Amino acid sequence: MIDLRLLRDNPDVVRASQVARGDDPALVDAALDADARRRASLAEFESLRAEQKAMGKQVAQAQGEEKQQLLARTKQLAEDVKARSKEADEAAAELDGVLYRIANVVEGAPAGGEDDYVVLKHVGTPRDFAAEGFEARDHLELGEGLRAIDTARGAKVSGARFYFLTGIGARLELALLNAAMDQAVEAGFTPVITPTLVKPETMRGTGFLGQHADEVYHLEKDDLYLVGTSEVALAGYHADEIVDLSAGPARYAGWSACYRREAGSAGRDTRGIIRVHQFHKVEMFSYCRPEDAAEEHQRLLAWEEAMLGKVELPYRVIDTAAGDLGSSAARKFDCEAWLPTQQRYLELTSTSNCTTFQARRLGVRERTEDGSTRTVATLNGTLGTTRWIVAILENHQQADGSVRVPEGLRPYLGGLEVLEPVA
RNA sequence: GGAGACGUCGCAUAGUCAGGUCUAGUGCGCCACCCUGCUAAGGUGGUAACGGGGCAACCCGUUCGAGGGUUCAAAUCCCUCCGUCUCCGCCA
Repeated sequence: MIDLRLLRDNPDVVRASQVARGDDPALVDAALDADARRRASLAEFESLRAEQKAMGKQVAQAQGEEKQQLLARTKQLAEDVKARSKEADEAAAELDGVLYRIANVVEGAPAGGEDDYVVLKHVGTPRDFAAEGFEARDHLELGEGLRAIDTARGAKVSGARFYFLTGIGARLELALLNAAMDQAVEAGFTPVITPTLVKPETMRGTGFLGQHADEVYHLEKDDLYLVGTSEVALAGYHADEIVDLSAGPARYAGWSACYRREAGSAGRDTRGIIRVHQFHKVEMFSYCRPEDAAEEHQRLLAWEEAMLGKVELPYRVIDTAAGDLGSSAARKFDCEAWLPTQQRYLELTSTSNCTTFQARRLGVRERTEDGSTRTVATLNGTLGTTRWIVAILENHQQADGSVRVPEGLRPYLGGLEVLEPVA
């Protein structure tokens, strides 16, 4: 949720942000209007309520005839209070409804849509398989040869976009995620294994029930949502709390299964495990002071790049355009690894600066020096996912279908240097 | 799954049976000041969040797990839900 005060004081900033995202700037005026009406009805309710409370005391002290007269008057007053209260509640609900539809204010992201990202840099060089004298196999072919990935049985058991990781495939995922977890712990993150089912208010607070609501699995019987990332649980972790950030940002590394319906992506990335309904992820999550958020964002990006360095992948970093940001994000950097068989870049990490947007909805605050409270900023970033296996297999494959293990992962695979195809 | 107890302003607790004097008492902790040549002890005052109004001091409202209801009036009575604990059952 955006800051209501910002909306009142600088509506143009919010309008401009809406335009940059390709969202409706008129929502700003709808919110301002609803806010004005809410405040008016609230003031009426409050003065009536104050009167009612004052008369309540008189009633308590009065006797006999006088009491009867007072009761007659307070009855009418009670009705009025009830009516005004309802009005004020409705106005507040209306304001809330509009506010929830306004996305976070963009900060520094390029204007435009999905294709208007800015490439910040390239790291590493894609291999030239033609020069090496063989044609690159795609990750599924490699994975099947290694007996590491089994999508046929995934489909048999659970349907399309499900898979089994078997043998070295299972070990490779564990190695990758353990390496990510270890790096996070070394950097001072608190490792956390999170719930993957969350309550509606938690899911709503993180902003995933906006335009991406279709992406989220919902268990109707229990009214619980399956998370698409541990970011959801980690954002909710300190909900309605006053956190102490005096010693610096509070950093958590979440490990969880992630569930995504992939609604609307029918036909895209249908082969292999690029786009699946369930995967695992290690996610960095940081609570920090609003003025430190941009700097923290750069740190998260640097940690992502450090991890990509450990698995020795060529990648580029992009600054996502405003129209392609999630509703909670003010800015987002993605790291995309080169995918040889598709001659394109594939998103492996994504780090978002949500400024105070998530924390405001979730009620995460800090104590300031003057004793008051204020909303903190939240940020998140990927440190490893199942999808990384795709890029690792393709980029480190050898002519015979074996795959070289990047040095950063060897300690997690008992020193294994090469993954060999199973005859 | 069954039975019971409980959920109060950082922590602990009073208040709930008999609705109004609760603008929620007390202890601990914390903060400021006083006293004390240091420390300990003592004294005084202050110690929630959110929202509305005001330049401000301040005033008003909301919140006693959450949401409904009864009533002129709810921490207190009724209903629903959530959570914690104890016992029983069942199952890893």
